[in-house]
Amino acid sequence: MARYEPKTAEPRQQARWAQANAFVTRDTGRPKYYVLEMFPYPSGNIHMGHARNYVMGDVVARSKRAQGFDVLHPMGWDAFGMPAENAAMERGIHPKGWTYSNIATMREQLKLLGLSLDWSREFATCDPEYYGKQQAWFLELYRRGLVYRKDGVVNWDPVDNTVLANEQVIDGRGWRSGAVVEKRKLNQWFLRITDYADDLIEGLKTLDRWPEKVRLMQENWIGRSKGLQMTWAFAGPAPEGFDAGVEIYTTRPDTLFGASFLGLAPDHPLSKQLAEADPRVAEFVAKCREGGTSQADIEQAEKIGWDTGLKVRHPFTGADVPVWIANFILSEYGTGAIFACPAHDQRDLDFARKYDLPVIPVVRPEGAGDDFAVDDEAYVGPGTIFHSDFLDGLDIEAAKAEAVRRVEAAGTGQGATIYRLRDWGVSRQRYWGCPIPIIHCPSCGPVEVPADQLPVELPEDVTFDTPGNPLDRHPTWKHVKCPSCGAEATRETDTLDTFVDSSWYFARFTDPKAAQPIDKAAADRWLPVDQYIGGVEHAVLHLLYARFVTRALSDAGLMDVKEPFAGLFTQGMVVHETYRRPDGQWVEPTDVELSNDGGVRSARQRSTGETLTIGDIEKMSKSKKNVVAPAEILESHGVDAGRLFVLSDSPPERDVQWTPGGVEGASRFVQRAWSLFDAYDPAFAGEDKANADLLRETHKAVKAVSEGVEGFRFNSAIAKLYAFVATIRDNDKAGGEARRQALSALARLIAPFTPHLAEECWSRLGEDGMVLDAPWPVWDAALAADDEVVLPIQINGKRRAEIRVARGMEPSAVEALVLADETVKARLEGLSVKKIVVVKDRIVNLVAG
RNA sequence: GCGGGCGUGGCGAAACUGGUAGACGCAACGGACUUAAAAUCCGUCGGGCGCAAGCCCUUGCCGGUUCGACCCCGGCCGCCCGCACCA
Repeated sequence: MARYEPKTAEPRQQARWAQANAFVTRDTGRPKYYVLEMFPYPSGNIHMGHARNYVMGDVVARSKRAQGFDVLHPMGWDAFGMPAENAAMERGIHPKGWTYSNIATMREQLKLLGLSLDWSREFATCDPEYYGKQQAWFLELYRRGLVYRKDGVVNWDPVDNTVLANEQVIDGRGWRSGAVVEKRKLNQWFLRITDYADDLIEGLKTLDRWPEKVRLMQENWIGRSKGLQMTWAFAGPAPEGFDAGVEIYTTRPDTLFGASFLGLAPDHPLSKQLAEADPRVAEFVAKCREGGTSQADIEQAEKIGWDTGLKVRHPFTGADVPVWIANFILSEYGTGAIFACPAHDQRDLDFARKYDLPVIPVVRPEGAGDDFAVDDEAYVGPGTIFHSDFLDGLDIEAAKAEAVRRVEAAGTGQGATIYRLRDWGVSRQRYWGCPIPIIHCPSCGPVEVPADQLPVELPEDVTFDTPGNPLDRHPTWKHVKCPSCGAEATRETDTLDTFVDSSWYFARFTDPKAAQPIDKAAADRWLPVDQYIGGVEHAVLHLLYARFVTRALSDAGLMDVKEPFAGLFTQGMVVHETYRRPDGQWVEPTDVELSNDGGVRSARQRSTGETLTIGDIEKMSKSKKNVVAPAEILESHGVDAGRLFVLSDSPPERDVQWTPGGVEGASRFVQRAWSLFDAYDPAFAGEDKANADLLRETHKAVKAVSEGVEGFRFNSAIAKLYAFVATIRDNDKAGGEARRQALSALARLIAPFTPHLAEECWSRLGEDGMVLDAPWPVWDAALAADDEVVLPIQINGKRRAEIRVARGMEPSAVEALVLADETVKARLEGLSVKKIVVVKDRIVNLVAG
């Protein structure tokens, strides 16, 4: 009996696949299936989280291929971004060289995993060929009015004189300089994603193969709310420029009669104007800007306000209402001004109590009388409107409608829908990104780079020894003639947010060499992606941007699909125990061994007798040193065991804990499975009964594994495979056709998980081609069912006996048998049966008393 | 605060639509093989009582619906994730 040797078998099969060009996409007119895993950032190494992600995709790709689909399963690189610039700054390496060298390393690492990827379609987003096409469609959207310029706020590091990304701001300070970061306004490019806000919400309803959680997160992120936008006129002279009054937004027009004050955000234009005129107001507004922006700070921040002394007139009662500036009002949401109804809004109530402003209840809960009052807790529940003139007696929804109707009739406002979602600021003051293909001309303004001059390529002779954008200080790159008038002009030196790069790559994969950004025929053939797989951390930004860009490009005629990803699966992480020395230093798993007292110790520090503390189980990370590299596993147990383990121990959406024992278990399975094939003797005919049993077990296994794979329950599917292997092994009286069928099915069922092993097994069976191209086994429901079933017999809900009957036996017949059963009779001694429940082929329950 | 998810052996977990709770794996323990170890194979493995047949308890807690509840409903407790002064 020969041991299975992954070290020789795996390279052998990979060479075979390579030789046959086995993974080049077939387009033969059969139904298509597009499987895509979120492409990686080329950080330098493939880690276990990548591996799990791609193995899941590979299981889908291989099983769909076996089921007869034309499968598209490409891979590429999300290659622009800051780490490359950081490497340039820290180590003097050019971002381009660093990135492409990482890609080369990671490509080789990925290839070792035996993934069925079509490498002929590979590209990196930093290839000029790719980003040039991106520039082309960017200009198309520009012409369509979906791209525009306005002032946007950036994080500015005053010491390094540079713009910082949000992740470079730590506790309000620049990560490199440590200087307190300022907010600065810069003229920047935006994509009009808000044009699609409604459509992006509506589209979520069609995504029935997305996790509910992700759909909710997107819906909340877009944050649509319906309400009333209206203007409150000043009582008395209006401040200059505010003759019409102050415009507010509310979702609670039903509570207008409970208005107690009008609130302005500190950044509201009127607040600013007042601050310019009065230093005390300026001081107050400045005070509002103080304090951290962390969650804890916001939670604890006390509400503070400033009475402007101004009064506005209540739209219904005509009463004077004071205008306050308040720190809890957001300038970016709605109109930056509100009317406050303290009785029915907790924030307003806190504020009103502090500044002794009126609290007027106008919604009465059921059962409460006209004396209903609130103390320190605002009433936000359902009820009936009171103290509200013409709204009295209405419920909340009716009152909202009526209030809006009245305001609209008076001409001072209208019903309005607003969104939390802002337009997408895509300008980055960085080098390593896609250049924005615009030329600024002093007389013509922003001018498109003509199509024949695309791509606008990044210059390579740049330096990173000073902070700021190298494109901006490059001696020649930005100086060009205006394409429109020929005058001296300058290029835009901002580059695009890398989320733009990843918002359409799935479409480019359908024909990565196309002259157009997207080949319409190819996109029509392959899109949408049938199964997209990646981390939940992209639930909002990447997935929302991709949905938006897909709509925009489809509206521009580049393709014809609304939703890019028909199915989405968000997989869990690979986690590992952490280990620390007494001095707090982290210790790598490879350096950890069991000590004599049952604890763990560092192998390298064995002599000191020092014990390690086992810490939390956390995501594998360099900082905690709890990393196991995929390469280590290939070396020790082989790819297949590793592939099997990352899917076997937990449901795919949940985190899986990497343990050495777990991989060994997977490795043992590989050996056990192989030994069945290795010992296969076609000449052994077997015994009839055993053959029939094995045949039935085969159909059962095919059914269970197929359903597990289809339903993304890979852990359950693998458990069934383990059980099936045990069944075949234990059933040593079975041979002949039954055994051949069992092994044939087994080889095909394990193929998506352990493809190298499966090929070896397939060959051992004497099959000619590759298991890769063998059809997925089918099961026969009749053959998969047992002839006899064991029915548990419950008496008063407790299991007391069991009975073996023919499958499908009618309840009346079962009933007779049960009542005749000796055990049951003994049990029923002295009791009378009141009711008998028989569920066919399932269970019997006797109710007796 | 709002929204979502989860709670099952020593551990990771399974249980299709309400029908034998704990499949499969890990760890542990016992045994076989071996001079020995590793590897492999066989067996035990939720808790309690019992010589045994068997009985009782057990899916975070309390209650409900049902012939029957890990599953459905109500209420609590705990953990995780997302958003968050969004009017």
